[in-house]
Amino acid sequence: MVIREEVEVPSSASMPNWRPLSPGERAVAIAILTHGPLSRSELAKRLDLSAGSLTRLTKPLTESGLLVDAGSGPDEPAPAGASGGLTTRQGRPTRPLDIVAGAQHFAGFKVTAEAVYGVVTTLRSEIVARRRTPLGDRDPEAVADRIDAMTDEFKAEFPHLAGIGIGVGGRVRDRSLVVENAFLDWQEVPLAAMVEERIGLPVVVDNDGAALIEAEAWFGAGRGLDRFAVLTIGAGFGYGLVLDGKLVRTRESGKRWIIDPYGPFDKNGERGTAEGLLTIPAIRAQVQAATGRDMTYDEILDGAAAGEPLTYRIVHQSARGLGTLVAQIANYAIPQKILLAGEGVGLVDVAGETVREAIDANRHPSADPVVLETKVSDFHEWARGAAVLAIQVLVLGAGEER
Amino acid sequence: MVIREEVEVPSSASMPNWRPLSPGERAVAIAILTHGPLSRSELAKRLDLSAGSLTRLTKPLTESGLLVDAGSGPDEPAPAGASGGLTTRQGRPTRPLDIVAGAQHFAGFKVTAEAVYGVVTTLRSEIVARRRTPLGDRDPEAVADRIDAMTDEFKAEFPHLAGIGIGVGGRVRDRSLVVENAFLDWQEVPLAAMVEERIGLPVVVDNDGAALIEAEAWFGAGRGLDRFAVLTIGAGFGYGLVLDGKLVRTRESGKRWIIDPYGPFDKNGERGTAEGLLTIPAIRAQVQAATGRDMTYDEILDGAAAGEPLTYRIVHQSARGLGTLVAQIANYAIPQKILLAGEGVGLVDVAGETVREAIDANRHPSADPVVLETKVSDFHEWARGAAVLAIQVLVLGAGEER
DNA sequence: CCATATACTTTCGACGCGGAAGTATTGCGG
DNA sequence: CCGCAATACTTCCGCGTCGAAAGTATATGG
Repeated sequence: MVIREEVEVPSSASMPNWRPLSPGERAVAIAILTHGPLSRSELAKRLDLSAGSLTRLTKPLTESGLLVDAGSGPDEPAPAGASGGLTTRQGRPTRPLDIVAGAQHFAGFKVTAEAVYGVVTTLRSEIVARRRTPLGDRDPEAVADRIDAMTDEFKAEFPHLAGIGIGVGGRVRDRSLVVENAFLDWQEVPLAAMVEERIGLPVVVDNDGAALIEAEAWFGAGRGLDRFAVLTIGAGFGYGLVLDGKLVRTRESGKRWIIDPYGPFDKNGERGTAEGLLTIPAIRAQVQAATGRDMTYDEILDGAAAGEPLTYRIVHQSARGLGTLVAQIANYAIPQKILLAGEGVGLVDVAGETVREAIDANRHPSADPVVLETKVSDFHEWARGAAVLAIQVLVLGAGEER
Repeated sequence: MVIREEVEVPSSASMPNWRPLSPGERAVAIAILTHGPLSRSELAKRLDLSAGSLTRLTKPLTESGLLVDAGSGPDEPAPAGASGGLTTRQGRPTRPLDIVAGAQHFAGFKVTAEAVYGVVTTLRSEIVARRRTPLGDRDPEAVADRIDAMTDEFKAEFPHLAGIGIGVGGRVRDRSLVVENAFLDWQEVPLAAMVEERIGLPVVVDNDGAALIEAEAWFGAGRGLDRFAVLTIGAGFGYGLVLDGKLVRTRESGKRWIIDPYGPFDKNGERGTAEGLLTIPAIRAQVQAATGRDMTYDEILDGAAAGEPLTYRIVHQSARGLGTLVAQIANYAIPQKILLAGEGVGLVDVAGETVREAIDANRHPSADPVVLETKVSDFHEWARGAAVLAIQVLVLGAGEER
């Protein structure tokens, strides 16, 4: 077995030929990619296909090196060990198929006004390297150069880079053109082409929030769900709705939603918007306005947790707003799960009870309970989201949109 | 036309063999059913199939009598007349296919605490007869008897009844079992089986609001849309979300949603709920509480339109609440269209401007405009919705749910 | 060692589809 | 009036995918 693998496809293991997959093959690849190793019989159940079809579909995938038969491992008698646990059912044991996650790597970048964050991930979207480069010049050419340089560094360590994803704020068209970005002061920047030219690898560009949401929908909290909503709370505020695995595209992402008509004013002079209630800068600004002190977000949360009156009130007002918002999303969009992501979700740890109360107050008592998940995401998580775009588009050819 | 129908397909018109349609045939049938007569080439474009496939799919449908070739009419040269308008393009003219809408009829019933409303519709869901029978006894057996009697009357006029749909309030399981209905004081009533036993025709039972929404999704405002939301306002309040033509099932339909935390109290003691702000009884109760007079809904709207201060304030408060709700649905569920239906949408005629203002106040300025449609529905419209259930389930076999 | 159970493979026939070629029916330009 | 182009539709054929059935592989349990 070992011999066969090493002798038969030495070059194809280092660079599997990603010839376009048929729809059936793609479904198999996505199922294994997002749901870990699966046996053929389990795949048959999930994809609603016959056993025979699965043999047909998986054979070319294993032959091309994209999948490996985990049961045929050279050393460990893995199946015996796995089934020895308590699944000691009768009959021939399953032979799980797995994706060769490490055979290909992908780079993902998140561009902010201050720095470029980069990661390298496997096919499974696990981060295997990360880097941060401060951004002096915000000029598009300078940013493209930075990404080029970081990619070169990554390439030294991971020669099998197969594609690159880039997430930026603002509006992006055709997964390639940055229409406008206020933070960087960009307009109509063909970033994908610029970077592609430098690096010679396929490049996908999209809105950073959209990238994070896609990543969660594919590999994270939204795996396999029909309806999935994501709120991102951090320096800004974002919302995304994923239906049948596809992000619903809109022209705005919720900054000006009014949650509490009598809430605090935001920087645009609106009252009780999601931005004014929930974002980190808004919460810090409220504390500073009341006390004159400039406290960090974590200091404010600590104060609230310790029962310090002012921060407590502000944090819990924010938590009530968040709960109201979550309940309304649950009521109107009816997702199976709602994910809170971003840097500003520490709120839930401190005031989770208040969030729950606000949710319950805005839900019908007999309605299904809201499934809420929280995940703190730093900037490298956002970069990982961008890498997922590259995985989607380049490997599986599933990046069609609009 | 009349002659052809009577002479050409006497037996097959009286009972076309509804043998189960293949998925492809079903797609064709649904497209023609919901989008009127379509030529084969137009169908090919819509369904993304080749011209050859369309010949294959349509042939058995025309042969079985479900579809007719509108171009092959003996008398009128319909195609010439149709293309004579301004579409005088070169080439062989199209020959539109149409469904024989009148060959089959369907009965639909809406059961309220006071009466049973019944309609007969064509395959296209056009109402061709309507009836109302007061309900003395609310006992399930009595209701089933009433429906049986009304169906007999319908049958006398329309012998080709193919199926029956019934809409009731409350929760319904498996399109047959009424789990509970507060107005009728029913619990676990197997209504479908009871009526089926009496009449001998297939019977489908579902929640009345769900039926109305399905009807609008198939034949009304939601035709062909991916994401479609419906609000029903009348004696009660309802909400439904239709994704990819399928209604998202939930256990509640929004009665307790809080729109304005400082709004009026509803009958459950909650403040500013959709029910307390928008329903007809709630608006009438507010007027009566303030004036002591019991005014009808229309009188209140007239008063508001004439500028009478009290009714104006109440109606416009309601309109603001409606606008806020619509905006939030647009923000969170991102439908392509929102339909306002029911008996209580006269509000929009009187205070449409206020509704619009409230929508704009809760939308991002650069967001896509909200597509809003209003449709007054009386109880016979609700019965028509129930008939659509029968059309869906019985003719096209597309009623799978859960 | 054999029965049973489960996993997977092989083989074969059915079916749906697209593409190419052929037919039908119009308008248009000589 | 006669091609000629254009469009609509039909017929035919080959391909690819699928499921069913039969066959093979590998475990457990008596």
